[in-house]
Amino acid sequence: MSTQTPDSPELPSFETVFAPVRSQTAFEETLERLGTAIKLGLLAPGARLPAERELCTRLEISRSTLRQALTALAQSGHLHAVRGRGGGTFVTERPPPRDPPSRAVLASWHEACDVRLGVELGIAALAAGRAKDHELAPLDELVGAMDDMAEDFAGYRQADVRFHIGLAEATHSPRLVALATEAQGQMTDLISHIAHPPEVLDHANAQHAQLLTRIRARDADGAVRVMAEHLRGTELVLAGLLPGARD
Amino acid sequence: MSTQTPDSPELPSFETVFAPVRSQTAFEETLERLGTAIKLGLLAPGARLPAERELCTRLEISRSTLRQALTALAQSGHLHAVRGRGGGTFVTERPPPRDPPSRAVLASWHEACDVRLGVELGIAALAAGRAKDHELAPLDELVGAMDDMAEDFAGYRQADVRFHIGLAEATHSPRLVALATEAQGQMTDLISHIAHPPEVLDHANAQHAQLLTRIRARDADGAVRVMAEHLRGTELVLAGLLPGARD
DNA sequence: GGTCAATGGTGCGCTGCATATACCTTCGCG
DNA sequence: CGCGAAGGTATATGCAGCGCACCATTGACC
Repeated sequence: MSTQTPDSPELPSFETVFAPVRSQTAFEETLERLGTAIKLGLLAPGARLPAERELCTRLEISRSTLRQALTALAQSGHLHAVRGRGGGTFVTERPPPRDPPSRAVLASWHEACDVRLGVELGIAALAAGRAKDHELAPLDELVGAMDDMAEDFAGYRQADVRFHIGLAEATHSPRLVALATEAQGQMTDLISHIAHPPEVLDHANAQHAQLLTRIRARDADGAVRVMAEHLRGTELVLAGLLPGARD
Repeated sequence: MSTQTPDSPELPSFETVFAPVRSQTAFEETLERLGTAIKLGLLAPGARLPAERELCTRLEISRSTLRQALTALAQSGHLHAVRGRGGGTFVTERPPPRDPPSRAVLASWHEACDVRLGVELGIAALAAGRAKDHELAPLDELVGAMDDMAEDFAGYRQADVRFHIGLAEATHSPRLVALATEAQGQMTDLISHIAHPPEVLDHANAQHAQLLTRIRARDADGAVRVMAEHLRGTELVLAGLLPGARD
């Protein structure tokens, strides 16, 4: 009786509650986790992964499942395995060319930006309250490094990712670190095929510096404001180059 | 070679990349989705759920899996089923007593607050830019209703939930709505067993009103600031009453 | 008052993911 | 030169999820 007649306009909350439930398999999640870690440079080229038998324990999955993911990443050229004692699974030195963003990613890029906004604003606010000096020092170095990389987008982007994830770590909230990592992964998918003029990168990096200043001053509101502006920058670039601008 | 020696202190990012992979089953996710929707009042007492055969289509799961969840919720007293034509599955009129927060929830309440902070800050910022008048009007009514409910925490809380979720809907970002719903669910688990003096609720509701004012003025920074303060209020209450304060 | 259709309730077999376990192959280090 | 650490392979088992067919109940409609 209280359900609407079929095809009637439904309360928006109903759409959310009754939206499709799709559970990722362990294989899929593992593949994505390792894949983005490599693409983001969290696992540097040449780095050696823990041994399979150890890794599957950490991930709390079976070795067979882990190997499915490793094999897939090896075939796509992101990993290569070396047998025998002293061997292991290594990240490829020269990363394979990135795929252009899939249709699905392009369709929902606005959503991805929205979530990232939330995550990063929360990180800015919390980091301002909780960051310790020794956690901020490495971020200074990254800002310095990015200053010299305005011509090298790949290098810049990698430092950028480390900066944002490092900031997330300064909140001491593992969940936020995970969300930030995921968000950065999606952003990288979107922006890695886009031209970034040095002026834009310099401006963005100036905001990184401002952000650190606000955080050191324990100025949460200021940090959030700078972060919001920082993200708006990226979003404007995307809005100009990708389809489906909302307003 | 670039892996650390065993048991050496590892880079924090490694902890995130190699954190356990645990995929929720479809049954678990369904149970949680429906359960929190009921507990949050998104599915009002007495409301009728869509027929099983339709619901399992929407959720994109099999009827067997759906029924596992429905059966569990029926046994816990949240739902009751009526057979025959014109029957269906209904939300219990008098909700069963809430369980006290589980140990796991209590252990990670700080994390939950952190994520909620991010989500809600993002919502505040985006709603200020995107909310339409007709989406804000119902929120005015909720604020008015909450004004009269400072003595009735259950009623107040339900309006509160609707307010925050309504705000999320004003961002037009389904993903944010889902995250907000999840966050509200976790908050409800935490605060429903806590005494809330009327003054606290009145103060919180005044912030709701301010929030709407800022949003109408398209003042994103202001909205974010009010929201941050609003959430800090809840967090302070929790910090005083729950174990494991961080700093 | 009888029929029928919409609803929840039940059972069964199939498929595929994930696990656990054991064993093989390679190859550097001592 | 052999031990041990690493990747590579094979197989059996469990179980979640699916799809389907069918039963039982009961109000609505003629």
